[in-house]
Amino acid sequence: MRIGELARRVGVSTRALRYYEQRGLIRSRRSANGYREYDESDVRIVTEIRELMSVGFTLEDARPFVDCLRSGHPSGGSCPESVAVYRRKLAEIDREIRDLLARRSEVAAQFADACPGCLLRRGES
Amino acid sequence: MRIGELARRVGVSTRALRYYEQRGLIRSRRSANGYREYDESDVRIVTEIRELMSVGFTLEDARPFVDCLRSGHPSGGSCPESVAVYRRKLAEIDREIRDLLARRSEVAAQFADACPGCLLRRGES
DNA sequence: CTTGACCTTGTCACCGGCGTCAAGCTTTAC
DNA sequence: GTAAAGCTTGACGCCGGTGACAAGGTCAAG
Repeated sequence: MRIGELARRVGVSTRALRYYEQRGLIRSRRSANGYREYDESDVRIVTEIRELMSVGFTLEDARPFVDCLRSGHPSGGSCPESVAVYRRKLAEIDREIRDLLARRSEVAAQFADACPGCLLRRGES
Repeated sequence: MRIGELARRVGVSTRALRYYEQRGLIRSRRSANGYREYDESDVRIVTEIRELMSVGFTLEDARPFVDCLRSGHPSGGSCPESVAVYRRKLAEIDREIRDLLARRSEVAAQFADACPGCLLRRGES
């Protein structure tokens, strides 16, 4: 299939697909006229990329998953490199949550300091 | 005082101060040679900006606080506009925390799905 | 007079993931 | 035959908050 069909099937722009190719995440054969040609395995790969991105992974994060799929694994997340990324992302998210909680209380403290009573009226902690 | 001294006193780069001026957050008189001139009130304003930024406010978020200080209030956070920003930021942070928690469980679920047993060994929830 | 510290404006670069246009080719449908 | 749709590469723009550099003007000390 050509780029437009792949884009439609996965629900992504052709621009994004060309970008993924430029970053080396997907590949394409070229037909005689220069058009990119894809097959079913590319649908799988791009779907995996989008799933990962939908939960906050970057394209680089997705790379090991793509490699894992290409090497024949039925799941992109079962290779050691992918597992390492999973663990790293979980740790990252945990850190971000901790940072946000800390920031929240700092903001609430500044708020309470600058405007005593403002928070209480809303029942904030 | 000139820009270098203000920068040193608040602990911010001169580049940042010029940027704040360009964005209309601080102002400066110019001495005969074209140098920017500041006074104590500017120290207060820039300090307020940095405090807000340190807890994740953008420059635009800081604008009402600066206006509040300029209008003579002893605290930048006591004006209605500032209070609105505080509330908005708290709501924003709360939303981000919720999103992160949701993402965390999605990642954990994908992980568990792709690599059964990987998470359990770490005692993750 | 010169050095060096300080000031000026202006510009490019960064990071991620594209959107969007430009200018031109191919293919398909009528 | 032609218009529309689809494809190609290339390049700029965005967002925020600077860092870093260029190419100069200014001022005090030696």
